Amino acid sequence: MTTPARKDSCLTCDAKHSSALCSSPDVVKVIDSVKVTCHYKAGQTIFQQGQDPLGLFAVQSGLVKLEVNSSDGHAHTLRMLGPGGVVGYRSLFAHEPYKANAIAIEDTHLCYIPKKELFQVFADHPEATLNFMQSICKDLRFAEEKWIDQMDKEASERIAEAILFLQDHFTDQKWTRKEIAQWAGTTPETVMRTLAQFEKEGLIDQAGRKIIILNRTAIQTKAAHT
Amino acid sequence: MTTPARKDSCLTCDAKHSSALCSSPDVVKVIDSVKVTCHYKAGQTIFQQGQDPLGLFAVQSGLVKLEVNSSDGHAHTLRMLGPGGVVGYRSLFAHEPYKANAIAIEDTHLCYIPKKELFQVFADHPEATLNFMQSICKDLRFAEEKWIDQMDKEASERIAEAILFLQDHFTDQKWTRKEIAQWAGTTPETVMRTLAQFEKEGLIDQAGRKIIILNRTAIQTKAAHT
DNA sequence: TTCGAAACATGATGGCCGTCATATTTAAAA
DNA sequence: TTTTAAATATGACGGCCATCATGTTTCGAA
Repeated sequence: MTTPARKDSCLTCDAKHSSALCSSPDVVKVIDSVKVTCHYKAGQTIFQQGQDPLGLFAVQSGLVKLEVNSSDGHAHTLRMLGPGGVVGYRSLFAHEPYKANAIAIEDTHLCYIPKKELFQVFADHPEATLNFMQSICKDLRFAEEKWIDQMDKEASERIAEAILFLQDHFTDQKWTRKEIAQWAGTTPETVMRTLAQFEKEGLIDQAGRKIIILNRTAIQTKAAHT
Repeated sequence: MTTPARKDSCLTCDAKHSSALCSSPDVVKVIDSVKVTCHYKAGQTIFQQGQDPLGLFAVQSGLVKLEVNSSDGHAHTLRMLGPGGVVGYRSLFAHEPYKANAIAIEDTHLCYIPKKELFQVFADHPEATLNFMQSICKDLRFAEEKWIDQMDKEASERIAEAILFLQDHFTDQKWTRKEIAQWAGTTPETVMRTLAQFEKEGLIDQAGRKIIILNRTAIQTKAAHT
């Protein structure tokens, strides 16, 4: 934690409505009393692979990227989390050191819930545990689906899919070619060429670093693999 | 279920010691009373994508493959489960239809626990829920790691990794080139050529369909990417 | 035991796309 | 404002490996 902890109230937090953690008013009340809020500037690291998880992070506002660095130096984005997203739960529950790096993409406010207090919440609220488990299962689905997609689809299809996903989930966010590449499992050069091609076909418009989708249906068709 | 349900006792079941489901003697006792055992012959389908999960399967003996068919007709093996493994939990907990097919690779005995009874177990035994959650998190790790591996590594490296993994986890099991290919994310032809190459280098020996690893260290080096 | 499908085996071909190189533009920091 | 690193942009090259084709062998089922 790089900035002094602050105290915001869960009661006025919008993100709770979409968070797997804040499943009921009762749970929110408890979490409100045990959480610590903290702030990260764009680019700052929240945790790194190898460290031991001591608690769990919930995104209040901002954007967090979970990425791994593979042996050959390439970085891959595993998950991208906006308000309501939970970060660092996998390693915590698996009782392992972190296997990925969590990085704030933009200025981000997080809630930190210490391990001990979190497990107490689960012990007192079994339904919260099941609710969280459902969320984990969806993440597992997401991972397995993206895995298969990236194996089977061509780069242009993955890039089409990427800009659709990023657009839908993080409206108005600007992405570098590198970030899109790490999300789509390819290189910045290939993203470049593909986006240029999409633009030539009249499917998108590139206003600086912002991508405007002109023909959503066509992009979806491209993303769907033939 | 294709064969009449049988009743085996959990008390004499060896698989329980390695199962995420059977976390304590108390839980085992309850599961023993609510489970139904059933048998699948090699090649038989346990469930298919699109169906609604009504319960959960635990492998008592045998081998089960979880695979998805991607849009272009290719099949990918997501997970492989021996005794103690749990199948069908992801869709069940996510409240979704199955996204993958579960197939018995060899003659397999399964325990089936109906949805309602399973959730009752979790309600009565919070610690069993957390234990199961840990197992799911490990599966998530496995999926994300394999995903990155398959993106970054060359076919020969993935094949080296595959034969090590399959050998270590399912000793004495024989694998077809196709099964190895679907596990490693490549084609039977590439598996062929690569195994022939490994054999020429004296790293393995192919006695019919059984692969004998002669130089484990060398294979591990190959699997590790450069 | 016979038969047919599936698995094994190997060669030839071609295209996708990662890599490297280089120039320009943007944006952030000093 | 100046400076400098990062991002954008484009071209050339080449290798990995999927695909197709064809023949042989194995193995399970009738």
